Amino acid sequence: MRNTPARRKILAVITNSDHILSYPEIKALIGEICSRVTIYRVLERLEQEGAIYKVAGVDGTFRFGSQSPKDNRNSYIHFSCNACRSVTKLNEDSVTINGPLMHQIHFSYLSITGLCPECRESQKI
Amino acid sequence: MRNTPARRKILAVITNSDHILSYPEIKALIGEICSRVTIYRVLERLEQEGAIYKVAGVDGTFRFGSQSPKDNRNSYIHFSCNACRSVTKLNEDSVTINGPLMHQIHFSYLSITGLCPECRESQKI
DNA sequence: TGTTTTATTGCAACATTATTGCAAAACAAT
DNA sequence: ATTGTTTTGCAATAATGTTGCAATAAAACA
Repeated sequence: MRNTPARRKILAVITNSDHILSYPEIKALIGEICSRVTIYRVLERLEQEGAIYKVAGVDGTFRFGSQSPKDNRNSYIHFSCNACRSVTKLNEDSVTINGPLMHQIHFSYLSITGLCPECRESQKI
Repeated sequence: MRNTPARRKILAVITNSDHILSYPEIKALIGEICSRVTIYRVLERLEQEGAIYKVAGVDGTFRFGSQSPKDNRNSYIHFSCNACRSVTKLNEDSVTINGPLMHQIHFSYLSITGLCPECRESQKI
């Protein structure tokens, strides 16, 4: 595990962002310091280390957010804007379905991933 | 809006499924009745009609589920299995975070889409 | 029922996002 | 400095989804 310039820069922009970043956003933020492929590979390594997490946005492309490797959080709340496509992190307190909302909700999607009863039974993973 | 064989069959398999379907699943279920492109185009039309809805799964590929065009539901609960990749529809009662779960939760992701305050203000959509 | 109109389909090509093989380069340790 | 290993870049490939255009088929109507 080497602390290369690409790794440092990519982790920095993800850590310092207030929202989870898409590949194009990361590329724009780090500048021309490495190739396209390297970005993807660094992201893959950072995810395996547990330094970042990866989720699919509403448009089907992946977003990357920072997390502490020690922090085994397994739940995240994000707001995706249908207009500007930004994805913002929210804390639990900011979600009040029936309260007065600053956000206008078009669609909400709660995706819980893990093992379904059958797969849990057969311990495939 | 024409009721073609492809449209009938595709809508039927989505309507009769207990989980939201990926493109490969739809293709397998309808058989060799039409081309790859037609499936995508029928899905696009059905979504515009409001007969089905489309969401990105955890792997970034889209899933399609049936809904009534009159039914303006804006919230869905799905369970994605990390092992078999199936996505199952859940009703509200089946989600009890701290209760005894049949499902083993690895990761949950609540994505709320719509308009963020800035975009709502400028009425971009 | 035959004709017309228009939506739909198929083909081929293209677009986007992401991944892989492999040799070269960079890093870390001795 | 030399060695061993990780990381990078290039080029190619994969997977998923989209588009242009001519041919076809559904619906409407005479």
